[in-house]
Amino acid sequence: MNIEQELSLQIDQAITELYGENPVAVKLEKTNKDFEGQYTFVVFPLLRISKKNPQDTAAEIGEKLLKNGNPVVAYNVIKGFLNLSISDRVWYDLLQQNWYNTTFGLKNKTEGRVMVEYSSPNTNKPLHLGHIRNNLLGYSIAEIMRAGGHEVIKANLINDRGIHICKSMLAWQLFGNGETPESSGMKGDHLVGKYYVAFDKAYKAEIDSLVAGGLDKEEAEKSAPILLQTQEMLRQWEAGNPEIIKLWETMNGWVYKGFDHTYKRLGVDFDKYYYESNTYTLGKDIVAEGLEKGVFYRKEDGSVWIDLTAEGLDHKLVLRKDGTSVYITQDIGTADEKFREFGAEKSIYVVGNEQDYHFKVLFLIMQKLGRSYAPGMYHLSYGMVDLPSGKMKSREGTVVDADDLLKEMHETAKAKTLELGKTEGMEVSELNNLYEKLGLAALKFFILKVDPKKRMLFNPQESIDFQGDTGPFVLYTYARIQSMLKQAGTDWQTHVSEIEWQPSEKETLECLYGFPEAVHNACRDFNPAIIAHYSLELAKAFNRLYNELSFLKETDTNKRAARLQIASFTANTLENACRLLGISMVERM
RNA sequence: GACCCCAUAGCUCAGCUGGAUAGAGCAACUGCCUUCUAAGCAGUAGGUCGUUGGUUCGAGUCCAACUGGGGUCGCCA
Repeated sequence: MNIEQELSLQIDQAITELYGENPVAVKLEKTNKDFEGQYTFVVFPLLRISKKNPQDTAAEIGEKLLKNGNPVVAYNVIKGFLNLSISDRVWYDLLQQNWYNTTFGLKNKTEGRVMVEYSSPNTNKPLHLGHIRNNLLGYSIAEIMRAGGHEVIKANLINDRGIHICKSMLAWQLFGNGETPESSGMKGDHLVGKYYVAFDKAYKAEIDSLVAGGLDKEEAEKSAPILLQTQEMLRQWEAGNPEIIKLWETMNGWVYKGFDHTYKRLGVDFDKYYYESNTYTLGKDIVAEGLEKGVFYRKEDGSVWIDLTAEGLDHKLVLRKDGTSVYITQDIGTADEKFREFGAEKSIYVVGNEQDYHFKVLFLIMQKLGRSYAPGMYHLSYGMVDLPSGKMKSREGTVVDADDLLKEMHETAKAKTLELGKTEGMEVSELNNLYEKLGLAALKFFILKVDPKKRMLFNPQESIDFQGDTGPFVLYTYARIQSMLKQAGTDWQTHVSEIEWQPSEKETLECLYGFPEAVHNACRDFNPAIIAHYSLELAKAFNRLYNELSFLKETDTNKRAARLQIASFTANTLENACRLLGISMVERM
């Protein structure tokens, strides 16, 4: 039982003894910084049954708790707020039990299987900053679910077919002169992306000349020859034209090689890949099943629909009149497929908020079809990353390219490190490793500290910070501890006797105590930002302690050992928190 | 037009699901390195929590309307 539970129980008993039946669940809060105590109980809701003023009510309860003696050692009352001070013993026990614990706050596998689908790129262009947000969120939420005791399967559903893929292919055929990643020295995904942009340019030029020839714009957009060519290419691709398929395989191969490189550098990975070229036929049999069950209905033209007006939504097409699938048909089929293969009780889709409606519909459909896993489906909907100029558009080349940004972060980290000049004697490979980790930490933290559902602004003119509430700040705190522990010998790794804590020590221990709860909340809300903010709080608390009290120079050996144990405990916990964010530590910086 | 998100310091963000005097970081200003890593610490200044009502002991938080920003309403994915 943790402290909150113990306190709640005691308060509940006190209320029952004083006033009879307690009608409301006890809710504890953390005491504000300006007041004495660690936990606060608000008594206003009790006034009706206590029939006394707030002060007296709070005092009566406080008195009862104090008499219990454990864990409350003092209380004070301000208006209707009962502030409780917890025994130093609690923090002492916490430290004794966990200063060496490298898995503090991480649960064992007890919670069932979860699938996290994220990344889901198109194979016609390289990854950009929007994809980075998706990948970092997906990876982090997978780690967080794992820390919450779940077994996690990471999946990537690759969008490798469709008209947009044909655009890159056609442009390459028309303008490419046989160019390959090898011949051009370009990364495969960038090469293919180049032709996606080239297509758009050619397409717009054709539209312009058609409009100049007297066609109206809408007409021109539909009848541009290059567009008709891509549509023909798609038909041939689907008909199995071996030449087209070969081209598709070749160009997709280039893209995958490029993606692998970027994924690796970002530090994300997957247990399972799905390809839309394989899954796009799935779901048709389920549509038939739904027709039989009366979940769907067929129109005269043969198309199949679902009526969601009772749920406040609209009618939605699930199968075209020619019997071919649409986007949601595939997702229906893939959901079943995933469950058949992995039996995950929860399935998290990390997809941008522009698809909120789509997933609302999808989950409703699976529910109406009676799928047991439907209640466990969750759309982790995140906001777009905007530039000061507005939305990023690959076609128009107004994107922050993922590879460019990663490179830039590395360079900035390098410049910053050299400026500070604290890395004397480090090998070149070691240094490069350090720059890379620092750059990634800055980038990942920058993105993950923001609530996923909020859209965020990225200004390429201003580089991402390395000071203040940042990844490097957390790494710095860790490196500082490591440096200290390296000089500390081993005699502190022993049993310390109970001591009276200084305020900054107590604050750090309190903060450490909160890590399991932070993990729990992050898990509950599917929100890595909770972990990011936690790690900042812990790092700040420790740095305050570091500046206020001595560690290595403390002459009282018992205090010295206790403090170094706090340092070790903090380092372990920072490392665990960072792991949940996909950030790896540095021993020196 | 309908529906869904968002709005807190000059900027970027917190605010633990209704509690005390709304908090951090950046930018600005002031201190602290002959002492365990100054990518740090302490401090000053900066706010009508978009607006107006409502709910109650209490509202940044819940409800309604409005304003502004974004998104979705394809037999595209």
